[in-house]
Amino acid sequence: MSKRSKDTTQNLNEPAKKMKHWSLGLLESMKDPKSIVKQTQKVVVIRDKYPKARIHYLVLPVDDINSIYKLNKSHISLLEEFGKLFEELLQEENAQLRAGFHAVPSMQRLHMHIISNDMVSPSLKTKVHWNSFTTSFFIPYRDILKELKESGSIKKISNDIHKQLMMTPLKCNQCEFQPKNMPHLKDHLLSHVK
DNA sequence: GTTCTAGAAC
DNA sequence: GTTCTAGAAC
Repeated sequence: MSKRSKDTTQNLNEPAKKMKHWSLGLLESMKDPKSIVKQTQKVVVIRDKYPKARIHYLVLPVDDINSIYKLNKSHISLLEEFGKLFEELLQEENAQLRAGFHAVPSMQRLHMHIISNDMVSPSLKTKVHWNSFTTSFFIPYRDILKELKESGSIKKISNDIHKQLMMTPLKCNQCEFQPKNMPHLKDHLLSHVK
């Protein structure tokens, strides 16, 4: 077997698991009762399958809206419902939570992250994970709502800016500490936990 | 988005 | 020698 090829020979007894493309995974999670936290006529709240903090939810529309870049003024009330669900969770959870969107999402279906500030989680592994939530790559809910109301659409960031944000040196989100690498950052984050 | 792992960094 | 990161995945 060559070094990078995974052995794909499986139990031939089992039916072949036809993997849908990974970017469609949220559509599956939205339908999975085990992952659903809240549900209204237009919105579903699920637990992130790979949480990057102790609390990490996703808020998604039932309607087929791919991303923030498909939003227009007709979606303002939908987004305001996102905000209502955020406020509900703020009251329910004993933690500081932020709500926002990634500037360049990887997964299909519009999704708003609701995530706690601790950033303590086994699924937080890479610099890209970190910078996706702690740089301006993470666009706060309020900013998206404001831009939608003022411009009627959301402007994309350039590939250069995207690249630069991902290359941002590691820095703690709760103090000025600049860790050498991810393991050091993760150790440090534990020191902020009550 | 995750997993895996070669090769860089230490 | 071990830890850590970064790029391929058909």
